[in-house]
Amino acid sequence: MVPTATQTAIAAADTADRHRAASDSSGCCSLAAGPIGVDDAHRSAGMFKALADPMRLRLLSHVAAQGCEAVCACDLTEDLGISQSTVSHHMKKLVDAGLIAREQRGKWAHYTVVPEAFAALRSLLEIG
Amino acid sequence: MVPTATQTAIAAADTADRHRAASDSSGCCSLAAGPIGVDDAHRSAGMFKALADPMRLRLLSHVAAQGCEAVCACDLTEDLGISQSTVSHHMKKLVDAGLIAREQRGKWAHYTVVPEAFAALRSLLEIG
DNA sequence: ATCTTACATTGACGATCATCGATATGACCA
DNA sequence: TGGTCATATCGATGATCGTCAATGTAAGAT
Repeated sequence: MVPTATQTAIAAADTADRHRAASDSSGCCSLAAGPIGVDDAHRSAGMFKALADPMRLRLLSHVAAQGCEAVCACDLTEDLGISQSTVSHHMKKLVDAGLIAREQRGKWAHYTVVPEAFAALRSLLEIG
Repeated sequence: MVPTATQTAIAAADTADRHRAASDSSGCCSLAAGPIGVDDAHRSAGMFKALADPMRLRLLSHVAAQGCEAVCACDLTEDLGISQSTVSHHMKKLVDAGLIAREQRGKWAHYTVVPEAFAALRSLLEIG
C-alpha cells in the first residue's frame, strides 16, 4: 500500500512533467542560471534517471534511430536479447519520463521519441 | 575486496572518459545516429547517472552558477543543509563522471564545471 | 609538538532498482 | 465461445544507491 501510493504520486508527477516539459522552469533554464530549488531538482533528476541505465539508452537509440517511423515493442525484445517484461518495464519508465511516446495500434505498442523533451534537457545542460 | 575492485574499474573507466569526453564516439554522436553498442551505453549511462540525483543537481547548479569562479566545499555544505560526508560523496561522483573539476588549494577543495563534458552530453541528446 | 580545521573514507542501514518468471489483460481470429 | 498473440503487471531476488555518524588524513595555526 505504501509503495503503491508512492508509485501513484510519482506517476502523477511524471505525467504532469510530460505535459509541461518544454515550458516549465525546469525545462527552459540552464543549471548555471543560479542555484535551483528542491522541486526543480527532483523533476530534472527524474528525467536524467530515465537516461541513467545502459539498457534504456540502447532501447532509446533503437527508437530514435527510426526517426519518425514508430518502433514496435516486439522488435526491441528480440534485438536486445532481454525478456519481454523487462522491455515493458523500461519502456514504461521512458514514457513516464516523457522521453518517448507510446501509441497503441491494435494489439501492438508503437514508440516514437519526443523531441521537445530532449530539447529541454539540452537547454538544462547549457553550461560554460 | 570485490566492491573495491569494481569501484576501481569504474573509476578508471570514468577517468578515461573524462579525457576523451569531447572526442570519443560516446560523446560526439547523437543517440539517433543508430543503435548504440553495449560499451557506449554503459559509458553514457554513467554520465547520466551522475546527474540523476536531486542533491547532485543542486550541488552542480551551485558550482555552475559561479561561472569561472571556483566554489569551496564548505560553502556547499552549509548552503544545502546536508552532512559534510554526503557532500564529499556526491562531489566525488561528479568529479569521477568528469562533470566538474577539483582543485586543491591548501586544505580547501575548489570546484569548477567542465564545459566539454556538458557539450558532449548535449550532442548525445540531439534528437528530432 | 599539539591542536584545530577541511576534507576523505569507512561501515552500516534503509530505500530504490534491474531483472526475471509467472500471471493477468486485452485485442484479434476461427 | 474458445484460443492465440502482444503487452502489462505482479512478486521475488540480488545489486546499487543516498545518507549519516564515526574515524582517518593532511594541512595550517599556536
